[in-house]
Amino acid sequence: MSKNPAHIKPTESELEILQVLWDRKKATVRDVHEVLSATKDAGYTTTLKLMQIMFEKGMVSRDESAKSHVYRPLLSKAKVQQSMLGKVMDTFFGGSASQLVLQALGTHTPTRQEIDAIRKLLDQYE
Amino acid sequence: MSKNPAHIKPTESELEILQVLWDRKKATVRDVHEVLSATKDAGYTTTLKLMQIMFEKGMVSRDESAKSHVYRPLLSKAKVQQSMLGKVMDTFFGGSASQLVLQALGTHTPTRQEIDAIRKLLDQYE
DNA sequence: TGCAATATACGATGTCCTTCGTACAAAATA
DNA sequence: TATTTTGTACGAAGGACATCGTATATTGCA
Repeated sequence: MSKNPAHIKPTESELEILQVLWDRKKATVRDVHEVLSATKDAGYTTTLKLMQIMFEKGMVSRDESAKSHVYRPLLSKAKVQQSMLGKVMDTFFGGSASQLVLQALGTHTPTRQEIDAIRKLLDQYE
Repeated sequence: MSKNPAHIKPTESELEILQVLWDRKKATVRDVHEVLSATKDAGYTTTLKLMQIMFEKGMVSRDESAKSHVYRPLLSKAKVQQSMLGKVMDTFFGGSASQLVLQALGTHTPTRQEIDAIRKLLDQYE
């Protein structure tokens, strides 16, 4: 019961780190830090500490065989995606997916291809 | 420029209170507290304090003419909705609305009517 | 009028998150 | 080999949040 998607709630910083791990499958603290440095301005030990905490929380795994530990995500991107989207959906759209979809499409015009993709999906539901 | 939707980020508790204010247009602390009590378990002064802070932050207005102050939301639900959805979209779907839509529809089957509504919207984009 | 109920104000506390400094171990290199 | 670089561990500080207790003012009513 502890891994219920509804309860997954990485913090802002944890999310940034997870994004890197999801992209690369695995990464050292330095790897992650270098990526984050491009956008963000934080010290190396900050990233280190955050990843250590994430390890304690069980959000990532860690291979300690080499001097530089290698981290891997234990939360799938899909699960977190679903969880976050579900939260927004419940909080703001009364749990209605279509309400959310309408708002999303309303403020962000889809391309021709995207329209087709969505249509195709809708067809499956008939 | 300070009201840029991208920067609107009410906390969890503030969001709960805003929901009530959006529903009722206006409400006293007691009103809000009674609604929240149904789901949540917090003291009256907690709700009071939160609403006072929201007032200081400029998220709500306050009519102090009566003993019980009457609060009104200063953030529109639509704006916050848009902001939150945009954030999830950027963070998890690379800013692509259709990716988000596909995921939303994928995990939550829409009804016949909802499908029609979405189709109608898509038609407008052609 | 005097008391109970109902309000607001506000300080204090505990937790979580982020950040950093420092200590120390290991590896690379001059 | 001695020094520099690179890494982990960890404690501490600061800020944001949520929570509550208590002080104080106001209202309504017995």
